[in-house]
Amino acid sequence: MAKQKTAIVPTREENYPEWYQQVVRAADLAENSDVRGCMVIKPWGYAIWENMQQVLDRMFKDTGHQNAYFPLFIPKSFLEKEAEHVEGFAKECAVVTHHRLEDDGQGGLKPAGELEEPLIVRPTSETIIGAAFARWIESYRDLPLLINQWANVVRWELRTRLFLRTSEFLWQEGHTAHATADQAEAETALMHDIYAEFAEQWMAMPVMKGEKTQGERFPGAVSTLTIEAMMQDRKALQAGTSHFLGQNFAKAQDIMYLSDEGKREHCWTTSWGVSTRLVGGLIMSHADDDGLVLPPKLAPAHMVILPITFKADDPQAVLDYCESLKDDLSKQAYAGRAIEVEIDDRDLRGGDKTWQWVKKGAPIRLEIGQRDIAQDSVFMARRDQSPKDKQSIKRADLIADAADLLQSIQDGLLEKAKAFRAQHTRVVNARDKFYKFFTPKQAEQPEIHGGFALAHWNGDEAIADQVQKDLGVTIRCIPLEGELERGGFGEATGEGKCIFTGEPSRGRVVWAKAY
RNA sequence: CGGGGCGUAGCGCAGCUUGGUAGCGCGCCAUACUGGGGGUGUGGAGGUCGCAGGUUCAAAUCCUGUCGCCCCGACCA
Repeated sequence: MAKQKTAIVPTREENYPEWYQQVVRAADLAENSDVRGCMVIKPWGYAIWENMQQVLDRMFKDTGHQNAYFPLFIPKSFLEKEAEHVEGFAKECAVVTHHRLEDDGQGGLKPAGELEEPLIVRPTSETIIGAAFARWIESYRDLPLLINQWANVVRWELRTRLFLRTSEFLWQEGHTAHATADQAEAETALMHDIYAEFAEQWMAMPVMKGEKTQGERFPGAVSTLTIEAMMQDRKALQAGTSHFLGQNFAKAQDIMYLSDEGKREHCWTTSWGVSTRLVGGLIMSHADDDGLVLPPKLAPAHMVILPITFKADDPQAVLDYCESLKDDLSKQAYAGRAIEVEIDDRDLRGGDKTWQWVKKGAPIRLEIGQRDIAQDSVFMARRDQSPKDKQSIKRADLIADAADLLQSIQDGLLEKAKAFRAQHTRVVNARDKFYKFFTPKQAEQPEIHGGFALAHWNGDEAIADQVQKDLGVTIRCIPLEGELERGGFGEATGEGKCIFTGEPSRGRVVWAKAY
């Protein structure tokens, strides 16, 4: 039997990285720009990010945070204040050394006006925001200080991939200061929870909540909490992090307050962020060999209407019918916003147009022609079903059931992603089985293999380093208490013995290849 | 920075070994027939072959240099 024709070539199975790039292109989400490593986010891709922003922003504000904005440039000396932080970011920063361009006499331009102190394009803003905090905070009455900023940052990555890793990316970074360690840790945990809720309830992307090992921690942090998702190539994607910074930055930057006992104390600070990388995670969680599949809650358009006007006795009547349906659907709400309907009346051939929307991942497509109008019904196709599964549905039923319909697609995506993760997560109790799990059968052209391995580890970083060297596998996180049960891996809880040394282990950690 | 590859039309590529004034597919424009799974025909627009030198009567093709990009590795949200 001939292979089913797919809208995306190659398929995931054939060449996953190439498939990813083709999905991004076919869905018209983004493209490489003229600047190395930087992307142009196109309207359909940016609209997804805007929806993410809107939901997250609401969640942040509902938990007492306020937005502010800090400079793009950071004085070099600021970045040098916290030792580990310097170490962690120094190698990947863009540096501004001049502030003017002059005619070079050969039709070109040359930098002029050297700066006294170089400016760093922010790779993250702990230091410059910390400096502001130091000015703003005087008394315990000023605490907690809960600030978030939506911004772009630059990390000069050596290898980039659209959305997943670009030299410049968009994100939000929360920065907070507290009077006690407990409060700061509670904040770190709260934001971690919010990220997990967003990933699962809005992106339909199941995540493992856990703590990073020392080797994987944010430079300068005391502890880092992370959410880790499994992509369809079974690699892990770090989708959001929340850092407890202890008093490290407060001490480096004199962020202090006067306590109610009249003593000057250092604050305890946190930072947390998610980025446009989430769009990459969304793609790799749900897209299939026909292109993008969008969870309805974040889809720029919930439904697309394709008017079938050729050969109609009265094309305008068909368009009018579509407009009226759109109006009625727009009066329905789903997940906190009006149902958004796009009418695509471009003069394109039907099949072509249909496939464009399949590739863009629109949750529901509606085809409406004269025949349907006569029966006061529409022809509906769901993106979570095969493109050929179309069904006629009464106009009134569609309007009444619209929200439920979208929710069922949303739920289905989460369930499917959970099942996929469960299928490729293994409880591993022996070193050889661990190595076998992460070794492809075809060494030349590795097939999609591996997944999450839940295995005991004695806590020795040297062993983790060796495993990374051997297999390219790292510890994604140490699951939080109760997290394995929550994910459906209850049998993996409890103490045991390190599979590499036989030494005691307090619990299994999650191992995987990572993005 | 180490290893590999590539720069020819908007995109994807062929042509280069055996030099002779540039070609294919998709896309784009017009038009006709079509039309609820990516249709077909006809007629068009569009490139001087990354850049700079050199060899030659003649260079996309040979030589030298140079710039850029991609993939694998090290580094990373």
